[in-house]
Amino acid sequence: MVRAPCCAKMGLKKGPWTHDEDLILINYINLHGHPNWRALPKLAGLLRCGKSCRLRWTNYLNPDIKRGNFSREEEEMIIQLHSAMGNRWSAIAARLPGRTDNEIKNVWHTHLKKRVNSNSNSKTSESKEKVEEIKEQESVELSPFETNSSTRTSYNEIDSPQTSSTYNSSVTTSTNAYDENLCMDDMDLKNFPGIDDEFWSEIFSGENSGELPVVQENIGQFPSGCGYESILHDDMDFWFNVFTRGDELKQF
DNA sequence: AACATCAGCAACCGCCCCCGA
DNA sequence: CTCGGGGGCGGTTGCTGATGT
Repeated sequence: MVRAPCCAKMGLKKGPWTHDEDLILINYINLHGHPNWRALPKLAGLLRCGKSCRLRWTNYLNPDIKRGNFSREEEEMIIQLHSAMGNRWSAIAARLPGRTDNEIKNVWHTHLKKRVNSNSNSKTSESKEKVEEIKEQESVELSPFETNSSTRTSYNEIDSPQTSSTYNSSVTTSTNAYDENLCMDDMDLKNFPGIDDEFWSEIFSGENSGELPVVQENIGQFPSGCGYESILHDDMDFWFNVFTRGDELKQF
């Protein structure tokens, strides 16, 4: 069975995400969670495939993500985990709070692989011990019913609760909580520590004011409290219109 | 200053697994 | 039990900025 690529639909945008798209995605997920990634872009008014949205969220927009350079400790951790687990990036990411599998994969290929290769001959007994320790932990964590070929999912379920996927699932499962309880306190920018201040300042500064009229006009109302939700619904209407009009245009 | 090369990283692609109908 | 949809994972690509010539 061969499934068509998720972006095979004509008219879906590919490539780098814009600030506007990021904002739409963040707004939508904060309001509704992401119970269904495939349906999300259409509901949110994005001309993207669901997969692309999921990737953008988990690798970049998720507030749990710690951005910036990897510390020496983190790098050492990755090296040790990699020697114990191999290329199981999601499993490695699960042990590094705030880091995504994609990010770790990139760091590995760009920095750490070379370093490990150059140090491969001079591996200390200490580091070997740590690798063995991790391997041991692995075998303990895996349930007795699971073999070494256990699925990725089962591994991740056992793994650290601090992962970004945990956040994702909490958003997904607590959609109602978001809908019912969302107010400015929840939407405080402090809840997005992982995203650069620059990112927010660019969005909120009015730099895109011409492109995002509705959003920009209402930004100033955020501190007033729970009016935010209705504002965002208005935004959704706006973008939904954009999207549906886009559909109309495609017919020509 | 202009061009070439390299490095870093965001994003895409295709495959696999899980789960519900 | 089977099938298909959805989500997740790892590998790879390609763009962009930095550095070297």
